[in-house]
Amino acid sequence: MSRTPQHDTAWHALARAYSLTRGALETAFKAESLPGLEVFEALHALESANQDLTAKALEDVLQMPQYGVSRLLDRMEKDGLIKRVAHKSDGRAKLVQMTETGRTTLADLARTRKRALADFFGPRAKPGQLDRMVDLLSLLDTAAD
Amino acid sequence: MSRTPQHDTAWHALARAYSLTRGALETAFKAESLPGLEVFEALHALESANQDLTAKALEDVLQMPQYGVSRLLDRMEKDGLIKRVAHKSDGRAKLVQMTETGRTTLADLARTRKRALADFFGPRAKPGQLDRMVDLLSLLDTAAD
DNA sequence: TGTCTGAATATGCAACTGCATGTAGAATCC
DNA sequence: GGATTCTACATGCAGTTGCATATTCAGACA
Repeated sequence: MSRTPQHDTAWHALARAYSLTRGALETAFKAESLPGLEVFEALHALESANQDLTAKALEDVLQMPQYGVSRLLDRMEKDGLIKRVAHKSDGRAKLVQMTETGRTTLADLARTRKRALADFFGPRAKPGQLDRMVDLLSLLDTAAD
Repeated sequence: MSRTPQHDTAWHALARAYSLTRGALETAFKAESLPGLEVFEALHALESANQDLTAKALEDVLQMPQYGVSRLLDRMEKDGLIKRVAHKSDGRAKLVQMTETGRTTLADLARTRKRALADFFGPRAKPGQLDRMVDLLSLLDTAAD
């Protein structure tokens, strides 16, 4: 009855692909009793930065709402993955510091994640296809030039 | 430091593209004080079926957990979009029936959604690129043949 | 310095989700 | 046809999210 093929199909394909991939990741984490994707992203951001970050900086990197970061850090702190320490020159800010537990957990998460992605993508798409997919998906990143 | 380009990049591109597109849709719905994506999917499934569906059938179509459907229907019923009526031959099942309000809301949602998708995809990708993207994303649907 | 605007973070509350379990009716099997 | 098992759906509870607002400090400025 309705006439909306193109964009409709694209959205459905995108949503389904995302759901399947994310599902594969979360399932893999859960199978090893590890924290979820968000915790990985946060720990990974901290490691990549090679320095302690403020919550605001994490907010920018993770593209997550302010209160989302605040509460994610609450949980991570409770689980001993990070510590919040005072910022030297700015009394409002807190620096997020990865703990030793955080480091080992990140290592576990990274390993599991890498394997899960390989298990998922490997049998389904060839490298060239993935490259092309990334190119096309990246078109959506910004408005037309 | 780490060596994981391929799959890692693919996952990031996928997650970002999904997030942007979904954001565009939800923003458009919100701007018109309409219900969210899930409600659209449910109403759309009911319309497409051309008949009342059981919650179980919706569960299959929407690929959503059983309790998710149950509660989605709670809200939709409270908002007058659907009614749950007894199933004639199966005392356990309930048939989900779209109301008049449901129909008009679906029309609003469909229109807004179509426009939002056009506004989003239109300036960013050409039809051929979307087609190719769909093909590639569809590779992830099932394991290798 | 006192005041005012803005930035960084936290939090109360309502809504939503996942997980496990409950309830009621159907189906099967003897 | 009565007990057992299965299926459809609902729900209590704990954890999570969105939204709005509060809190604390920085910076600018009169």
